[in-house]
Amino acid sequence: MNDLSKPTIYDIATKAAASPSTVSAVLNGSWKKRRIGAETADRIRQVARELGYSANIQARALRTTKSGIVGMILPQHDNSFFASLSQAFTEASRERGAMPAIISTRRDRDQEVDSLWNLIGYSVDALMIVGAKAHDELHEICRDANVPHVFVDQPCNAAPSVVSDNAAGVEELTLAILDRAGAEIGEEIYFLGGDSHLYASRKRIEGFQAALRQAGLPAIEDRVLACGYSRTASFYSLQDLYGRLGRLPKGLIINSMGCFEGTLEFLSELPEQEIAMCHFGVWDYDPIAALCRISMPMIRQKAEVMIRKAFVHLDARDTAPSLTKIKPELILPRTL
Amino acid sequence: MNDLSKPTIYDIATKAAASPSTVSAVLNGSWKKRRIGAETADRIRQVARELGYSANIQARALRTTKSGIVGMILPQHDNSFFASLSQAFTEASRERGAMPAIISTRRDRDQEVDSLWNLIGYSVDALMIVGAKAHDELHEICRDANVPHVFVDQPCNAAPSVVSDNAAGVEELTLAILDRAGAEIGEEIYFLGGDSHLYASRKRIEGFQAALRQAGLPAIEDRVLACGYSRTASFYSLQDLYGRLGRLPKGLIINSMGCFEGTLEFLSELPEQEIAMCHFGVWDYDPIAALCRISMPMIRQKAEVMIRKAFVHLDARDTAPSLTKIKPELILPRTL
DNA sequence: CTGAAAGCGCTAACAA
DNA sequence: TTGTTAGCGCTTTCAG
Repeated sequence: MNDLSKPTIYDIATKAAASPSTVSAVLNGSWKKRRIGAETADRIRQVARELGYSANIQARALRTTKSGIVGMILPQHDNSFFASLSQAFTEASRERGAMPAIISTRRDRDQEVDSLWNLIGYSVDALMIVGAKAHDELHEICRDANVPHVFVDQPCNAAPSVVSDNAAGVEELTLAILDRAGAEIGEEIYFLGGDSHLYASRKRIEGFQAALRQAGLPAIEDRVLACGYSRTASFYSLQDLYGRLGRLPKGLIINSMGCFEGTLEFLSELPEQEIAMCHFGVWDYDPIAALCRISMPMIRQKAEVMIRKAFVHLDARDTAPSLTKIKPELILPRTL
Repeated sequence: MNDLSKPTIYDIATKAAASPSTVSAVLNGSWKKRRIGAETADRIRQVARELGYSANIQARALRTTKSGIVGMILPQHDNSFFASLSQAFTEASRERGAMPAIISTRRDRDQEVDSLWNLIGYSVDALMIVGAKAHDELHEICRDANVPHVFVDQPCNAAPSVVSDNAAGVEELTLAILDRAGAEIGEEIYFLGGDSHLYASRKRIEGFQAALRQAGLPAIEDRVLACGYSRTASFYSLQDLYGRLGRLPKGLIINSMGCFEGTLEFLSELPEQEIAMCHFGVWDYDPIAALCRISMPMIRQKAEVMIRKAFVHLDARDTAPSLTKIKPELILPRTL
């Protein structure tokens, strides 16, 4: 064994006076069938520990055509819903003894397809596809490559899919608002945000309209402001509505945290009592979006700068100790 | 070539009437040195496309001892700072043509070590270790296994590390508070949250005290409430302080969003004018933590349930189309 | 300019 | 109960 490289089963075999196959059997738990002597097994495990052995999974994968990798393709990490999915996925993978490979693809078709091919190159054992744009194409590639796969959030109608019950959720939310607001709300309730080309948005809008119907209100089309998921779009959309009405509506269902940010941004310019006249409901949960009307400075750490710096070290094969400090940014409040 | 399994360079070689080595050279860009005929190259690429070829990266890795995988070990995905790191890491990996493997380990020593061995088994080319508890041990393992690695957030003093400038950041934050509050604040400013066993917390506390010193205030020890990073701990810690003072302090620096949640939770029981008497500052940024004092219901999608369901499909090797809907949870506001 | 052949570390028949 | 051996798909000398 070369000092620089990892020990192999052959190294162990020689040191433990056994054969490679015995070592292999002992070390990968597949030794039920082989009925190996307890002493031999112990001896082998002992040597393995001494040598700091860990199996070369690539080699095993090549042999068995099972990589032990489970993949997940998702739009972004920095979104609390997707982040929860990643977290849960990682834990589930661990329970199964598999290694998670989570790739975010920015809702970009090409990145989705590229990443999929990449994962196939690694012979992923299974794949979870979250919120994908190119769902059909991804499905076909998986099918042809024989990769078990399942869609989450954005379903594919040619494969197993798991989604939130968007319609029922929004319906319940809308009814709760109507209930709290009472008769005063009249017909003046709006739905803000989302993209009607996307499955989830469409379903949520359906739920919104179902609730109106159920409350005996007319499902007027222009009560839906599907301006997209971005913060700025919903800011302007709400601003526009405010302009048309001359004030806030009586009720507002907001589709996603991003849109809620835009909403808050717009509200921040309004007097308290005006805000109190409107009943809000939001799709998506955020612990901070609780009671918070405090003006304060905040610190934002520079994630990308730090990563960039870190990669410089990796690229340079740096091995010497060092400590790079990145100054975080001070974000002052709108002096209000 | 077996219909069920991926095509290999041998399949291409036969179809293109060339040798495996030529195919290999053409397909992996290493054909500068080989001076291959343009027609042969084209022919090979053509066949490869027809067959839907994608290289078996495991095999290549076995041969070259370079897996193309870059690993990242981090505490959790569902935290906005870590999520930003993951996102940035993924993008940086893509630029380098590498495949990111991001493993979250819940700040658990054993999980950290396990995951590291796992990654080593996959012959990771490089590793980024974020916020690790067992930093020294991880470093030693990496060193012995010859894996280039770098620490982020929690430094290791025996390897390259990148961290935020915790002290400078908190110092600036604290001074901003003192500045805004003016003389009235007296000595009544507190630091809430964090774990003084952790590098980052210690540095932030240092920054806090440096600011006090600079402002000519005594750095009284018990102004630091290092109750940990959890929401509930900071809730109780603040509750306790409130009890002792009979009211809120004049200034409060809050160490992390989790602690800010606890703070908000406590504040929600206080009258508006009391809250207005205290000046707040928070380490970590959250867009929602802007101006928000609206009581409203919210929807929380059931991430774990969905993942569990999805894995049932994977486990069962399901391939038939289906659509499982998981009802999200309606979270009603504290009726206030 | 191209092909033959060895071998990366492991598993799984098949022998012994 | 254990050892021998033939590959998994790819890269890479070394010959042609």
